[in-house]
Amino acid sequence: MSKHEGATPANGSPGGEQRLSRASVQRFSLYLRHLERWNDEGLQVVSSSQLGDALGINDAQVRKDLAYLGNIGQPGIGYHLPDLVAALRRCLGIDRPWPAVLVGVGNLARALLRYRGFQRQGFTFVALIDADPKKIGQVVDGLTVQSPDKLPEVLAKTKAELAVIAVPGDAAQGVADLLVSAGVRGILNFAPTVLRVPPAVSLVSVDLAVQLEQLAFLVHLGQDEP
Amino acid sequence: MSKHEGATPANGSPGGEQRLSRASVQRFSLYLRHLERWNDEGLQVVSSSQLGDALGINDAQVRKDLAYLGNIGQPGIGYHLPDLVAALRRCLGIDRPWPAVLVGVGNLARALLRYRGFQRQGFTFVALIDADPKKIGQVVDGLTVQSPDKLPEVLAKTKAELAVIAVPGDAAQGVADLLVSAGVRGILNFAPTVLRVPPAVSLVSVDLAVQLEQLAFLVHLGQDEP
DNA sequence: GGATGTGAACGACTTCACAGCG
DNA sequence: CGCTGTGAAGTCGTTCACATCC
Repeated sequence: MSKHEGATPANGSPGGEQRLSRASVQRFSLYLRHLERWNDEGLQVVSSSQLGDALGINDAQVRKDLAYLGNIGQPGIGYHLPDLVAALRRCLGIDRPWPAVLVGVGNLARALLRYRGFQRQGFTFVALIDADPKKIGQVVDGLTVQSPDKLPEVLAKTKAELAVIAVPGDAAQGVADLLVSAGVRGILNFAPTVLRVPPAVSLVSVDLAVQLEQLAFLVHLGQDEP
Repeated sequence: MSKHEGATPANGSPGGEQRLSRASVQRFSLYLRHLERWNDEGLQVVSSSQLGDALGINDAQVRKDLAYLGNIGQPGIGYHLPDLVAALRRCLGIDRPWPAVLVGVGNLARALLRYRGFQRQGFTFVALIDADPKKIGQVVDGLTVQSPDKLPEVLAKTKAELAVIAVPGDAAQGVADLLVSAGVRGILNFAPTVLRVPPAVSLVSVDLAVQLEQLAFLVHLGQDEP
């Protein structure tokens, strides 16, 4: 998968000085989504084992993760759901809006634009960029596609700190370089390429081909097994 | 997440009997993609450090990974590219075709259907499934959308062992159950839900919301740091 | 010299097990 | 009693360092 880390791991909470691993952060997202649903359903309290069972995660792991948020759980009772949700959102940094630009207006981009899960967590696409002259000027989901030249001014104007790259593999590094020099802070890359960005810029990659091959490998392995 | 283990490492060499970790398999895919490009460009030999540098991976790691393929490298020289590519494909199980069905015909599905990287590695979508009556009967990329009821016969007829789930979160577990009872062997899940499948079925999940939140977290962290 | 393969050290993540509190 | 928080143990994965071979 992708690596990359720029900044120093800061820490918010009082008392315990632990490290948030990448894996914990991913679990935080899973916790949050599930908890928000339970919260909407009116549930007030939840225990580490309930949450763990629902997600297929060991309960001690859940407690270790949540302990990072401060002493938020009550022994003998569990965790107060609304507090927990709020603490998770704050910790993940999604207690505020995250405007983002989307580079590469193909089918994947359309899928992302219409994916409700993003808006719900505060992510909004505020600009569309594509190098194809035939696409520039088109309006998709209320946004006008603009040329990559415009990136610096678009980022300045919209205050977007995040970008999503959804272009073909051979164009991706060029786009990334452009984004970096325009001052982007984080990139979510869907192109099938290993990107190089300076350490101050965060990078998360989702490589579809890799995931599908991983699956093929697992099935391939299990082939002759009882 | 899903597990799976079982088959013995088909390995002729005496001595070293290692296990292929999930992480190694993912790197295998990255290696393969890069090596195929170099191979097409006519390169004959490659070293672990060249490959590692290109991908941002430690060279010892590369050697450890490749050692799993048998004693394929030549000390003082490097790895013979065509052999290496062939060995990787065989090991990953993509030295043969992988027909797959795609459930949920939205924008994401269209993006996947048109993604060239899949075909190149032997993955082909042989059927489209969607529960929406308005979509059933439509033809997308040469395939007619069919009802989920048809899954058992579709899997039987097409010999597809893999399925891709690209439906909304609340429908995903139902689809997975259907696929499992229709005899699927592996599922690639894009729905924002933690799926439960029996251990004989392999599962790989790509959770877009989680990845974007991971990115937000990294940027959020780095915010006030030099 | 240059590059592989690999034990051993290291580090990261997960699970266990239990003290302590409501 | 049930449930949290956490040291300790265990497991897994990565990096180092070096013997070995071309």
